[in-house]
Amino acid sequence: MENSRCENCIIRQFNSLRAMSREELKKVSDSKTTKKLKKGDPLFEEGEKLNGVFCVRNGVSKLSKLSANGKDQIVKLATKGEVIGQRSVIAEESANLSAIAVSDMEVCFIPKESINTTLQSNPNFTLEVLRHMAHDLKEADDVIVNMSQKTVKQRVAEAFIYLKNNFGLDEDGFLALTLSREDISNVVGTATESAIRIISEFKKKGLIHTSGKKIGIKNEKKLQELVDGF
Amino acid sequence: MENSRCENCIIRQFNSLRAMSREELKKVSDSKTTKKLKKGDPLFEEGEKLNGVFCVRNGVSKLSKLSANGKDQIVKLATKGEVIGQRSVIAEESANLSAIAVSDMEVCFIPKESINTTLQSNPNFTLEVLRHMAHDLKEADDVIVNMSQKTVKQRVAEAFIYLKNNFGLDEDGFLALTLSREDISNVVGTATESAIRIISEFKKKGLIHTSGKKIGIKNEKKLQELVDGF
DNA sequence: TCCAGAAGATGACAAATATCATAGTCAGGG
DNA sequence: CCCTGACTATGATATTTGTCATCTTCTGGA
Repeated sequence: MENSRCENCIIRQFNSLRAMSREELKKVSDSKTTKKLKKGDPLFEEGEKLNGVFCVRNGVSKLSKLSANGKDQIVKLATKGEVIGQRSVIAEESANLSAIAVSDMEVCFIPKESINTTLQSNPNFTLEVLRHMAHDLKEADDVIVNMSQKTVKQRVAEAFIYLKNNFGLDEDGFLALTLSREDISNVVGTATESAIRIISEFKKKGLIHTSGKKIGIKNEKKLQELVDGF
Repeated sequence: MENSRCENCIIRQFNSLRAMSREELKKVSDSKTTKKLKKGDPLFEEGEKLNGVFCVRNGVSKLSKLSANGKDQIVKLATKGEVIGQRSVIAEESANLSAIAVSDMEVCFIPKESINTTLQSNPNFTLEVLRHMAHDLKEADDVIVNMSQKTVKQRVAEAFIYLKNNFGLDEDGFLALTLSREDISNVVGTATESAIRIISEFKKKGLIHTSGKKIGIKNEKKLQELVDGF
Protein backbone atom coordinates (compact mmCIF):
# COMPACT_ATOMS: atom_id res chain seq x y z
CA MET A 1 0.00 0.00 0.00
CA GLU A 2 1.44 3.31 -1.06
CA ASN A 3 0.57 6.14 1.21
CA SER A 4 2.52 8.97 -0.39
CA ARG A 5 0.50 11.95 -1.48
CA CYS A 6 1.08 13.91 -4.66
CA GLU A 7 0.97 17.12 -2.68
CA ASN A 8 4.16 16.08 -0.93
CA CYS A 9 5.82 14.36 -3.84
CA ILE A 10 9.13 15.91 -4.80
CA ILE A 11 9.04 14.31 -8.21
CA ARG A 12 6.19 16.61 -9.10
CA GLN A 13 8.56 19.57 -9.14
CA PHE A 14 10.09 18.26 -12.34
CA ASN A 15 6.96 17.92 -14.42
CA SER A 16 3.83 19.74 -15.38
CA LEU A 17 1.95 18.60 -12.29
CA ARG A 18 3.63 21.41 -10.41
CA ALA A 19 1.21 23.81 -12.06
CA MET A 20 -1.75 22.14 -10.40
CA SER A 21 -3.54 23.79 -7.52
CA ARG A 22 -3.60 22.18 -4.11
CA GLU A 23 -7.18 20.99 -4.59
CA GLU A 24 -6.47 19.58 -8.01
CA LEU A 25 -3.52 17.70 -6.61
CA LYS A 26 -5.65 16.26 -3.87
CA LYS A 27 -8.09 14.90 -6.39
CA VAL A 28 -5.27 13.43 -8.44
CA SER A 29 -3.77 11.91 -5.35
CA ASP A 30 -7.05 10.27 -4.40
CA SER A 31 -7.53 8.74 -7.80
CA LYS A 32 -3.97 7.66 -8.48
CA THR A 33 -2.55 4.20 -7.96
CA THR A 34 1.06 3.21 -7.51
CA LYS A 35 2.67 0.38 -9.42
CA LYS A 36 5.96 -1.40 -9.18
CA LEU A 37 7.42 -2.79 -12.34
CA LYS A 38 10.33 -5.08 -12.89
CA LYS A 39 12.85 -4.66 -15.66
CA GLY A 40 11.19 -5.81 -18.85
CA ASP A 41 7.62 -5.25 -17.69
CA PRO A 42 5.45 -3.19 -20.03
CA LEU A 43 3.62 -0.06 -18.90
CA PHE A 44 1.61 -0.23 -22.08
CA GLU A 45 1.93 -1.40 -25.64
CA GLU A 46 1.65 0.38 -28.95
CA GLY A 47 -1.98 0.59 -30.07
CA GLU A 48 -3.39 0.21 -26.57
CA LYS A 49 -5.97 2.67 -25.33
CA LEU A 50 -4.61 4.54 -22.35
CA ASN A 51 -6.87 5.35 -19.44
CA GLY A 52 -4.40 7.71 -17.92
CA VAL A 53 -0.80 8.76 -17.66
CA PHE A 54 2.16 7.41 -15.74
CA CYS A 55 4.35 9.57 -13.56
CA VAL A 56 7.75 8.01 -13.05
CA ARG A 57 8.91 7.98 -9.44
CA ASN A 58 11.88 5.75 -10.01
CA GLY A 59 13.60 3.81 -12.73
CA VAL A 60 13.67 4.23 -16.48
CA SER A 61 11.30 3.28 -19.28
CA LYS A 62 12.00 3.00 -22.99
CA LEU A 63 9.41 4.35 -25.40
CA SER A 64 9.70 2.43 -28.61
CA LYS A 65 7.91 1.51 -31.77
CA LEU A 66 8.06 -1.69 -33.73
CA SER A 67 8.89 -1.21 -37.40
CA ALA A 68 7.85 -3.37 -40.32
CA ASN A 69 11.19 -5.19 -40.36
CA GLY A 70 10.64 -6.43 -36.82
CA LYS A 71 13.10 -4.11 -35.11
CA ASP A 72 12.16 -1.84 -32.24
CA GLN A 73 13.19 1.77 -32.49
CA ILE A 74 13.60 3.46 -29.13
CA VAL A 75 12.36 7.01 -29.48
CA LYS A 76 12.87 8.22 -25.94
CA LEU A 77 14.03 7.14 -22.50
CA ALA A 78 11.85 8.47 -19.69
CA THR A 79 13.07 8.71 -16.14
CA LYS A 80 12.24 10.04 -12.68
CA GLY A 81 9.90 13.00 -12.84
CA GLU A 82 8.73 12.45 -16.38
CA VAL A 83 5.15 11.79 -17.37
CA ILE A 84 4.49 9.04 -19.89
CA GLY A 85 1.42 8.73 -22.05
CA GLN A 86 0.39 12.39 -22.01
CA ARG A 87 0.48 12.70 -25.76
CA SER A 88 -1.98 9.89 -26.33
CA VAL A 89 -4.34 11.08 -23.61
CA ILE A 90 -4.32 14.65 -24.91
CA ALA A 91 -4.78 13.65 -28.53
CA GLU A 92 -7.38 11.07 -27.49
CA GLU A 93 -5.62 8.46 -29.54
CA SER A 94 -4.34 5.03 -28.72
CA ALA A 95 -0.68 4.79 -27.82
CA ASN A 96 1.72 5.40 -30.67
CA LEU A 97 4.60 3.86 -28.74
CA SER A 98 5.19 1.00 -26.33
CA ALA A 99 6.57 1.77 -22.89
CA ILE A 100 8.70 -0.91 -21.27
CA ALA A 101 10.75 -0.73 -18.09
CA VAL A 102 14.50 -0.97 -18.69
CA SER A 103 15.17 -0.99 -14.97
CA ASP A 104 12.97 -1.70 -11.99
CA MET A 105 10.44 1.09 -11.74
CA GLU A 106 7.96 2.72 -9.46
CA VAL A 107 5.28 4.72 -11.20
CA CYS A 108 2.03 6.45 -10.31
CA PHE A 109 -0.90 5.91 -12.61
CA ILE A 110 -3.16 8.94 -12.90
CA PRO A 111 -6.56 8.38 -14.57
CA LYS A 112 -7.13 10.57 -17.57
CA GLU A 113 -10.24 12.17 -16.09
CA SER A 114 -8.15 14.02 -13.52
CA ILE A 115 -5.87 15.23 -16.27
CA ASN A 116 -8.61 16.24 -18.68
CA THR A 117 -10.59 18.13 -16.06
CA THR A 118 -7.56 20.14 -15.07
CA LEU A 119 -6.61 20.76 -18.70
CA GLN A 120 -9.95 22.39 -19.27
CA SER A 121 -10.04 24.50 -16.17
CA ASN A 122 -6.48 25.46 -15.31
CA PRO A 123 -4.73 27.38 -18.09
CA ASN A 124 -1.47 27.38 -16.16
CA PHE A 125 -1.42 23.63 -16.10
CA THR A 126 -2.28 23.40 -19.78
CA LEU A 127 0.43 25.89 -20.60
CA GLU A 128 2.91 23.95 -18.53
CA VAL A 129 2.04 20.73 -20.33
CA LEU A 130 2.33 22.61 -23.60
CA ARG A 131 5.80 23.83 -22.73
CA HIS A 132 6.92 20.31 -21.92
CA MET A 133 5.53 19.05 -25.17
CA ALA A 134 7.24 21.88 -27.06
CA HIS A 135 10.47 20.69 -25.51
CA ASP A 136 9.81 17.08 -26.48
CA LEU A 137 9.04 18.16 -30.02
CA LYS A 138 12.32 20.01 -30.31
CA GLU A 139 14.16 16.96 -29.07
CA ALA A 140 12.34 14.77 -31.54
CA ASP A 141 13.25 17.12 -34.38
CA ASP A 142 16.86 16.97 -33.34
CA VAL A 143 16.76 13.19 -33.27
CA ILE A 144 15.42 13.19 -36.83
CA VAL A 145 18.36 15.27 -37.96
CA ASN A 146 20.84 13.05 -36.14
CA MET A 147 19.31 9.88 -37.49
CA SER A 148 19.52 11.00 -41.06
CA GLN A 149 22.75 12.95 -41.06
CA LYS A 150 25.08 11.23 -38.64
CA THR A 151 26.88 7.95 -39.06
CA VAL A 152 26.15 5.01 -36.81
CA LYS A 153 29.48 5.57 -35.10
CA GLN A 154 28.59 9.17 -34.30
CA ARG A 155 25.20 8.15 -33.00
CA VAL A 156 26.67 5.51 -30.72
CA ALA A 157 29.15 8.04 -29.33
CA GLU A 158 26.34 10.52 -28.85
CA ALA A 159 24.22 7.93 -27.09
CA PHE A 160 26.94 7.34 -24.49
CA ILE A 161 27.28 11.05 -23.81
CA TYR A 162 23.51 11.32 -23.59
CA LEU A 163 23.35 8.45 -21.12
CA LYS A 164 26.01 10.07 -18.98
CA ASN A 165 24.34 13.48 -18.98
CA ASN A 166 20.85 12.20 -18.31
CA PHE A 167 21.34 9.23 -16.02
CA GLY A 168 24.76 9.89 -14.55
CA LEU A 169 27.39 7.49 -13.33
CA ASP A 170 27.36 4.77 -10.70
CA GLU A 171 29.82 4.56 -7.80
CA ASP A 172 32.44 2.93 -10.05
CA GLY A 173 32.20 5.54 -12.76
CA PHE A 174 30.19 3.42 -15.18
CA LEU A 175 27.07 4.75 -16.88
CA ALA A 176 24.36 4.41 -14.26
CA LEU A 177 21.81 3.22 -16.78
CA THR A 178 22.94 -0.13 -18.15
CA LEU A 179 21.30 -1.04 -21.43
CA SER A 180 21.66 -4.31 -23.29
CA ARG A 181 23.59 -4.15 -26.53
CA GLU A 182 20.31 -4.69 -28.29
CA ASP A 183 18.71 -1.72 -26.54
CA ILE A 184 21.69 0.41 -27.45
CA SER A 185 21.31 -0.60 -31.07
CA ASN A 186 17.61 0.21 -30.88
CA VAL A 187 18.34 3.68 -29.54
CA VAL A 188 20.89 4.28 -32.25
CA GLY A 189 18.82 2.67 -34.97
CA THR A 190 21.25 0.07 -36.20
CA ALA A 191 21.85 -3.68 -36.22
CA THR A 192 22.88 -5.16 -32.88
CA GLU A 193 26.09 -6.54 -34.39
CA SER A 194 27.02 -3.10 -35.70
CA ALA A 195 26.56 -1.55 -32.27
CA ILE A 196 28.67 -4.29 -30.68
CA ARG A 197 31.41 -3.83 -33.27
CA ILE A 198 31.52 -0.09 -32.65
CA ILE A 199 31.66 -0.64 -28.91
CA SER A 200 34.63 -2.96 -29.45
CA GLU A 201 36.28 -0.34 -31.63
CA PHE A 202 35.74 2.42 -29.05
CA LYS A 203 37.23 0.10 -26.46
CA LYS A 204 40.32 -0.50 -28.59
CA LYS A 205 40.73 3.21 -29.17
CA GLY A 206 40.53 3.90 -25.44
CA LEU A 207 37.36 5.97 -25.65
CA ILE A 208 35.43 3.70 -23.31
CA HIS A 209 35.97 0.64 -21.14
CA THR A 210 33.53 -2.04 -20.18
CA SER A 211 32.80 -4.54 -17.47
CA GLY A 212 30.15 -7.02 -18.49
CA LYS A 213 27.31 -4.93 -19.89
CA LYS A 214 28.47 -1.86 -18.08
CA ILE A 215 30.12 0.89 -20.04
CA GLY A 216 32.44 3.57 -18.71
CA ILE A 217 33.50 6.67 -20.59
CA LYS A 218 37.27 7.09 -20.63
CA ASN A 219 37.71 9.95 -23.05
CA GLU A 220 34.63 12.10 -23.31
CA LYS A 221 36.39 14.84 -25.22
CA LYS A 222 37.34 12.50 -28.05
CA LEU A 223 33.89 10.96 -28.05
CA GLN A 224 32.39 14.42 -28.42
CA GLU A 225 34.79 15.29 -31.22
CA LEU A 226 33.68 12.16 -32.99
CA VAL A 227 30.04 13.23 -32.64
CA ASP A 228 30.84 16.67 -34.02
CA GLY A 229 32.70 15.16 -36.95
CA PHE A 230 36.24 15.97 -35.73
CA MET B 1 -2.25 46.60 -48.47
CA GLU B 2 -4.00 43.57 -47.10
CA ASN B 3 -7.43 44.24 -45.78
CA SER B 4 -8.55 40.75 -44.85
CA ARG B 5 -9.54 40.21 -41.25
CA CYS B 6 -8.75 37.12 -39.21
CA GLU B 7 -12.37 36.94 -38.12
CA ASN B 8 -13.33 36.17 -41.70
CA CYS B 9 -10.35 34.10 -42.66
CA ILE B 10 -11.24 30.58 -43.70
CA ILE B 11 -7.70 29.37 -43.14
CA ARG B 12 -8.25 29.83 -39.44
CA GLN B 13 -10.63 26.87 -39.39
CA PHE B 14 -7.69 24.55 -39.88
CA ASN B 15 -5.51 25.68 -37.03
CA SER B 16 -5.63 26.48 -33.37
CA LEU B 17 -6.74 30.06 -33.97
CA ARG B 18 -10.26 28.74 -34.32
CA ALA B 19 -10.40 28.42 -30.56
CA MET B 20 -9.97 32.16 -30.12
CA SER B 21 -12.88 34.34 -29.10
CA ARG B 22 -14.18 37.05 -31.39
CA GLU B 23 -12.48 39.76 -29.34
CA GLU B 24 -9.19 37.93 -29.23
CA LEU B 25 -9.31 37.50 -32.98
CA LYS B 26 -9.93 41.18 -33.42
CA LYS B 27 -6.84 42.01 -31.43
CA VAL B 28 -4.81 39.52 -33.41
CA SER B 29 -6.15 40.93 -36.64
CA ASP B 30 -5.20 44.46 -35.65
CA SER B 31 -1.67 43.48 -34.77
CA LYS B 32 -0.98 41.12 -37.63
CA THR B 33 0.85 41.94 -40.82
CA THR B 34 0.67 40.14 -44.12
CA LYS B 35 3.74 39.17 -46.10
CA LYS B 36 4.33 37.81 -49.55
CA LEU B 37 7.32 35.59 -50.07
CA LYS B 38 8.85 34.25 -53.19
CA LYS B 39 10.13 30.72 -53.61
CA GLY B 40 13.42 30.53 -51.78
CA ASP B 41 12.75 33.41 -49.40
CA PRO B 42 13.30 32.65 -45.71
CA LEU B 43 10.61 33.22 -43.10
CA PHE B 44 13.27 32.84 -40.46
CA GLU B 45 16.55 31.08 -39.89
CA GLU B 46 17.69 28.57 -37.31
CA GLY B 47 18.88 30.34 -34.17
CA GLU B 48 16.88 33.51 -34.83
CA LYS B 49 14.67 34.94 -32.10
CA LEU B 50 11.08 34.92 -33.23
CA ASN B 51 8.81 37.81 -32.38
CA GLY B 52 5.73 35.95 -33.39
CA VAL B 53 4.29 33.15 -35.45
CA PHE B 54 3.42 32.81 -39.10
CA CYS B 55 0.05 31.61 -40.31
CA VAL B 56 0.27 30.23 -43.82
CA ARG B 57 -2.43 31.53 -46.16
CA ASN B 58 -0.93 30.12 -49.30
CA GLY B 59 2.08 28.20 -50.51
CA VAL B 60 4.42 25.82 -48.74
CA SER B 61 7.41 26.24 -46.45
CA LYS B 62 10.09 23.73 -45.58
CA LEU B 63 11.26 23.54 -41.97
CA SER B 64 14.81 22.33 -41.96
CA LYS B 65 17.94 22.14 -39.92
CA LEU B 66 21.52 22.29 -41.04
CA SER B 67 23.63 19.38 -39.85
CA ALA B 68 27.35 19.36 -39.16
CA ASN B 69 28.13 17.81 -42.54
CA GLY B 70 26.59 20.77 -44.31
CA LYS B 71 23.40 19.06 -45.43
CA ASP B 72 19.95 20.37 -44.65
CA GLN B 73 17.46 17.96 -43.20
CA ILE B 74 13.85 18.88 -43.91
CA VAL B 75 11.83 18.01 -40.84
CA LYS B 76 8.42 19.17 -41.97
CA LEU B 77 6.58 20.83 -44.83
CA ALA B 78 4.00 23.37 -43.71
CA THR B 79 1.16 24.46 -45.90
CA LYS B 80 -2.07 26.46 -45.99
CA GLY B 81 -3.67 26.68 -42.57
CA GLU B 82 -0.61 25.70 -40.59
CA VAL B 83 1.07 27.89 -38.04
CA ILE B 84 4.87 28.08 -38.09
CA GLY B 85 7.08 29.10 -35.20
CA GLN B 86 4.64 28.24 -32.40
CA ARG B 87 7.07 25.89 -30.75
CA SER B 88 9.79 28.47 -30.37
CA VAL B 89 7.41 31.15 -29.14
CA ILE B 90 5.85 28.84 -26.57
CA ALA B 91 9.16 27.50 -25.33
CA GLU B 92 10.60 31.02 -25.40
CA GLU B 93 13.61 29.74 -27.28
CA SER B 94 15.21 30.83 -30.50
CA ALA B 95 14.19 28.93 -33.59
CA ASN B 96 15.41 25.35 -33.78
CA LEU B 97 14.69 25.14 -37.48
CA SER B 98 14.89 27.37 -40.52
CA ALA B 99 11.71 28.08 -42.48
CA ILE B 100 12.10 28.70 -46.19
CA ALA B 101 9.44 29.05 -48.87
CA VAL B 102 9.45 26.22 -51.40
CA SER B 103 6.76 27.93 -53.44
CA ASP B 104 5.49 31.49 -53.51
CA MET B 105 3.75 32.15 -50.22
CA GLU B 106 1.38 34.47 -48.50
CA VAL B 107 1.62 34.45 -44.72
CA CYS B 108 0.28 36.44 -41.81
CA PHE B 109 2.71 37.38 -39.10
CA ILE B 110 1.15 37.44 -35.63
CA PRO B 111 3.22 39.08 -32.87
CA LYS B 112 3.90 36.79 -29.96
CA GLU B 113 2.22 39.10 -27.46
CA SER B 114 -1.20 38.34 -28.95
CA ILE B 115 -0.43 34.65 -28.73
CA ASN B 116 0.98 34.70 -25.21
CA THR B 117 -1.88 36.75 -23.80
CA THR B 118 -4.42 34.35 -25.21
CA LEU B 119 -2.44 31.34 -24.04
CA GLN B 120 -2.68 32.60 -20.50
CA SER B 121 -6.33 33.53 -20.51
CA ASN B 122 -8.12 31.14 -22.84
CA PRO B 123 -7.74 27.49 -21.82
CA ASN B 124 -9.59 26.35 -24.92
CA PHE B 125 -7.04 28.00 -27.11
CA THR B 126 -4.15 26.57 -25.12
CA LEU B 127 -5.69 23.13 -25.27
CA GLU B 128 -6.19 23.45 -28.99
CA VAL B 129 -2.55 24.43 -29.49
CA LEU B 130 -1.59 21.53 -27.25
CA ARG B 131 -3.58 19.10 -29.37
CA HIS B 132 -1.87 20.32 -32.49
CA MET B 133 1.51 19.96 -30.89
CA ALA B 134 0.63 16.46 -29.71
CA HIS B 135 -0.14 15.62 -33.30
CA ASP B 136 3.15 17.09 -34.51
CA LEU B 137 5.01 15.10 -31.88
CA LYS B 138 3.44 11.87 -33.01
CA GLU B 139 4.38 12.63 -36.58
CA ALA B 140 7.93 13.42 -35.52
CA ASP B 141 8.18 10.12 -33.63
CA ASP B 142 6.98 8.30 -36.70
CA VAL B 143 9.57 10.05 -38.83
CA ILE B 144 12.28 8.92 -36.41
CA VAL B 145 11.19 5.32 -36.82
CA ASN B 146 11.05 5.63 -40.61
CA MET B 147 14.44 7.28 -40.81
CA SER B 148 16.15 4.59 -38.83
CA GLN B 149 14.29 1.51 -39.97
CA LYS B 150 13.40 2.05 -43.62
CA THR B 151 15.69 2.00 -46.60
CA VAL B 152 16.24 5.09 -48.71
CA LYS B 153 14.15 3.54 -51.45
CA GLN B 154 11.24 3.06 -49.08
CA ARG B 155 11.54 6.59 -47.81
CA VAL B 156 11.52 8.04 -51.31
CA ALA B 157 8.42 6.05 -52.17
CA GLU B 158 6.79 7.18 -48.95
CA ALA B 159 7.69 10.80 -49.67
CA PHE B 160 5.86 10.68 -53.00
CA ILE B 161 2.75 9.24 -51.40
CA TYR B 162 2.98 11.85 -48.67
CA LEU B 163 3.28 14.62 -51.23
CA LYS B 164 0.23 13.34 -53.05
CA ASN B 165 -1.88 13.01 -49.92
CA ASN B 166 -0.92 16.35 -48.46
CA PHE B 167 -0.55 18.63 -51.46
CA GLY B 168 -2.57 16.85 -54.10
CA LEU B 169 -2.15 16.79 -57.85
CA ASP B 170 -2.11 19.51 -60.48
CA GLU B 171 -4.37 19.59 -63.53
CA ASP B 172 -2.06 17.19 -65.40
CA GLY B 173 -1.94 14.63 -62.62
CA PHE B 174 1.55 15.53 -61.41
CA LEU B 175 2.31 16.13 -57.74
CA ALA B 176 1.11 19.66 -57.10
CA LEU B 177 4.11 20.47 -54.94
CA THR B 178 7.21 20.35 -57.08
CA LEU B 179 10.39 19.98 -55.09
CA SER B 180 13.90 20.06 -56.46
CA ARG B 181 15.76 16.77 -56.39
CA GLU B 182 17.89 18.26 -53.66
CA ASP B 183 14.85 19.09 -51.54
CA ILE B 184 13.55 15.57 -52.06
CA SER B 185 16.87 14.18 -50.87
CA ASN B 186 16.73 16.50 -47.87
CA VAL B 187 13.27 15.27 -46.95
CA VAL B 188 14.38 11.68 -47.27
CA GLY B 189 17.73 12.23 -45.60
CA THR B 190 20.03 10.95 -48.30
CA ALA B 191 22.54 12.17 -50.89
CA THR B 192 21.03 14.02 -53.84
CA GLU B 193 22.57 11.54 -56.27
CA SER B 194 20.97 8.64 -54.42
CA ALA B 195 17.57 10.26 -54.62
CA ILE B 196 18.00 10.92 -58.34
CA ARG B 197 19.09 7.36 -58.93
CA ILE B 198 16.05 6.00 -57.15
CA ILE B 199 13.77 8.31 -59.10
CA SER B 200 15.29 6.93 -62.31
CA GLU B 201 14.75 3.42 -61.08
CA PHE B 202 11.12 4.10 -60.18
CA LYS B 203 10.66 5.57 -63.62
CA LYS B 204 12.11 2.48 -65.30
CA LYS B 205 9.88 0.25 -63.22
CA GLY B 206 6.82 2.26 -64.21
CA LEU B 207 6.00 3.41 -60.70
CA ILE B 208 6.24 7.08 -61.60
CA HIS B 209 6.75 9.29 -64.62
CA THR B 210 8.33 12.71 -64.84
CA SER B 211 8.27 15.86 -66.88
CA GLY B 212 11.12 18.16 -66.02
CA LYS B 213 11.09 18.43 -62.25
CA LYS B 214 7.50 17.34 -62.03
CA ILE B 215 6.70 13.89 -60.81
CA GLY B 216 3.57 11.89 -61.44
CA ILE B 217 2.57 8.71 -59.65
CA LYS B 218 1.71 5.91 -62.05
CA ASN B 219 1.35 2.96 -59.71
CA GLU B 220 0.51 4.01 -56.20
CA LYS B 221 -0.29 0.48 -55.09
CA LYS B 222 3.17 -0.79 -55.92
CA LEU B 223 4.77 2.26 -54.35
CA GLN B 224 2.85 1.58 -51.17
CA GLU B 225 3.85 -2.07 -51.22
CA LEU B 226 7.44 -0.98 -51.50
CA VAL B 227 7.01 1.27 -48.45
CA ASP B 228 5.47 -1.57 -46.48
CA GLY B 229 8.33 -3.89 -47.43
CA PHE B 230 6.48 -5.86 -50.17
C1' DT C 1 26.52 -26.08 -8.77
C1' DC C 2 25.61 -26.91 -13.20
C1' DC C 3 23.19 -26.41 -17.36
C1' DA C 4 20.38 -24.20 -20.93
C1' DG C 5 19.27 -20.37 -23.15
C1' DA C 6 20.15 -15.73 -23.77
C1' DA C 7 23.35 -12.17 -24.68
C1' DG C 8 27.78 -10.73 -26.38
C1' DA C 9 31.57 -10.94 -29.71
C1' DT C 10 33.77 -11.53 -34.16
C1' DG C 11 34.71 -12.97 -38.99
C1' DA C 12 33.27 -13.26 -43.78
C1' DC C 13 30.54 -11.59 -46.96
C1' DA C 14 26.61 -9.05 -49.21
C1' DA C 15 23.93 -5.09 -49.82
C1' DA C 16 23.00 -0.32 -49.41
C1' DT C 17 24.53 4.15 -49.70
C1' DA C 18 27.86 7.96 -50.32
C1' DT C 19 31.33 10.21 -52.97
C1' DC C 20 33.69 11.80 -56.94
C1' DA C 21 33.83 12.64 -61.68
C1' DT C 22 31.69 13.96 -65.75
C1' DA C 23 28.27 15.02 -68.94
C1' DG C 24 23.74 16.47 -70.36
C1' DT C 25 19.77 19.68 -69.75
C1' DC C 26 17.17 23.52 -68.53
C1' DA C 27 15.81 28.32 -67.43
C1' DG C 28 16.48 33.07 -67.03
C1' DG C 29 19.05 37.45 -67.89
C1' DG C 30 21.86 40.17 -71.04
C1' DC D 1 18.49 34.13 -78.97
C1' DC D 2 22.14 32.45 -76.84
C1' DC D 3 25.08 31.90 -72.96
C1' DT D 4 25.98 30.78 -68.20
C1' DG D 5 25.29 28.81 -64.02
C1' DA D 6 22.44 25.77 -61.63
C1' DC D 7 20.10 21.56 -61.65
C1' DT D 8 19.65 16.76 -63.29
C1' DA D 9 21.58 12.42 -64.64
C1' DT D 10 24.66 8.46 -64.63
C1' DG D 11 28.96 5.71 -64.21
C1' DA D 12 32.78 4.14 -61.35
C1' DT D 13 34.29 3.43 -57.05
C1' DA D 14 34.80 3.69 -51.98
C1' DT D 15 32.68 3.36 -47.62
C1' DT D 16 29.33 2.17 -44.47
C1' DT D 17 26.19 -0.87 -42.72
C1' DG D 18 23.57 -5.19 -42.56
C1' DT D 19 23.27 -10.28 -42.58
C1' DC D 20 24.54 -14.85 -41.58
C1' DA D 21 27.31 -18.04 -39.26
C1' DT D 22 29.84 -19.38 -35.40
C1' DC D 23 31.83 -19.15 -31.06
C1' DT D 24 32.20 -17.49 -26.38
C1' DT D 25 30.52 -15.66 -22.20
C1' DC D 26 27.33 -14.60 -18.99
C1' DT D 27 23.18 -15.50 -15.96
C1' DG D 28 19.30 -17.29 -13.68
C1' DG D 29 16.88 -20.98 -12.21
C1' DA D 30 16.37 -26.52 -11.35
